[in-house]
Amino acid sequence: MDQHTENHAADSDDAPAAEPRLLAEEVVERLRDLIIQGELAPGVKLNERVLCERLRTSRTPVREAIKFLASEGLVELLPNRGAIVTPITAATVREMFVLLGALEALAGELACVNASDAEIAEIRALHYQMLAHHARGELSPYFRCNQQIHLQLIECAGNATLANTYRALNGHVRRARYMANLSQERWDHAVEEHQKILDALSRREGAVLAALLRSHLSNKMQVVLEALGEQMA
Amino acid sequence: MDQHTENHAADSDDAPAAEPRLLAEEVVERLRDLIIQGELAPGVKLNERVLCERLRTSRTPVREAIKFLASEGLVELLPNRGAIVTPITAATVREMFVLLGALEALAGELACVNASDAEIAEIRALHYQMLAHHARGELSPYFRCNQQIHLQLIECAGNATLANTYRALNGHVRRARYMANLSQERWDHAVEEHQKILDALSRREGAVLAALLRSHLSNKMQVVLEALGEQMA
DNA sequence: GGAGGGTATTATGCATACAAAATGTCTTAC
DNA sequence: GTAAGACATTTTGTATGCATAATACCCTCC
Repeated sequence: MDQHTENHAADSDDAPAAEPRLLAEEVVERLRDLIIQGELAPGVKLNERVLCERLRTSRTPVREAIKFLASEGLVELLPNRGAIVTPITAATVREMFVLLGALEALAGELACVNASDAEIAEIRALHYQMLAHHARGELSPYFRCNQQIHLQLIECAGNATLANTYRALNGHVRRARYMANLSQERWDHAVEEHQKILDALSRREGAVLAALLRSHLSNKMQVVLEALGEQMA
Repeated sequence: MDQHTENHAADSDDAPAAEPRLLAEEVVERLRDLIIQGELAPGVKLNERVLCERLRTSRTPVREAIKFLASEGLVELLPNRGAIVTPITAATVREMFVLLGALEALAGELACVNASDAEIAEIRALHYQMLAHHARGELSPYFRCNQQIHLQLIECAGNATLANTYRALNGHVRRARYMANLSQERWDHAVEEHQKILDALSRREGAVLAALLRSHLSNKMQVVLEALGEQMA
């Protein structure tokens, strides 16, 4: 309610009808963040009463949010026993990265056709920003930049359905990535890959870009799986 | 409540711990079917009171189901104005088929590696069943068989995450396909494509199968788009 | 006669109350 | 001492109530 005023200030920009925020939606986003950032760890039970107190709301929005996130796959419903944060297994991580690889490859191909020069320039800018973080050894900002690059790439594929699907899946694996501790060697290698990716995109070589992205994702998968305590080919 | 007894009868089959059906889940499935089969047409408003009467329940499960389906993308939430069945546009149909193409291509590649001979045999059986329906001009059973083949193919890729993603997207496009009226020529062509698909799968030629599936999906898209009253390349 | 505004009605959003299932605890019997 | 059962507590699932936003309707004014 207190934030209402500032919202209005932002609304008067150019949006004709300001969207009224739904409490359930806020709870969805807050819960999602808690889950993705691992504050609600995989496997933990979601106690409605506790969440209500934490989020300062009643059970109805919380329950609706849980149903929403269940559809998204971030939580699992146990009939008459509530819900838990979806556990992370090596198997599901592998599945997701395979899928993400295919999605990014598709996005890459589409981006080579549909991206505007301005969009590619934006990715290049993010890339150099990322290089800076890499040079300074700033891991967390590096990850943020990295994420933004991938999201921007998806975005400029010009396929909103693809983007939505990607985002949902990406949220899942980001949970796992919070555990991953990158070695310097792997980190350097990832940056090299990103350089090649940027080059292929700049030249709009769709097939090459697709292959690079698939391989890049595969390497990311290795890192995450090793962090999960299990490695395989 | 009256249905409770019959449910129990079914439970005693062989399942060790019969899962207690949740009312909200039943509503999800019932609503989803109504939407996919077009009984709740794209764009129509979901009136909670009406749905409650129709599904013989209170607003709570209905609202939770709507949130669930919103996450799935089948309904759109309009804050303070309820929800509508997500409208179908040529643009989103195109997006979804492009994505489905990539997913099926991936599934095809994986299936060529992971599918058991028994699974492929099952697909072959479904294929011949489909040929029979085609020969008799039975459109609706043909579609069912066709769906089963594609689902089975996805299934034997051995990637549950991929399967889930596919199912959700497939539900969306099936809404549109209910409008599509297949010409005999296109129908014949689709059957030919399926023959090639089966052959490639039998020979476990992943790359070939992937390409075939992509092209098959692209053709399906044409049919649906034309039925939507708009054609484009 | 049409447009604008104000009121009445309806529908949604959130909170809460009630019922049933699950869980935990304590007692008792062996 | 342990296991089984009954009871108490907690938690979930569903229904309902209340407040507010949106809609529809009607009346007035131009």
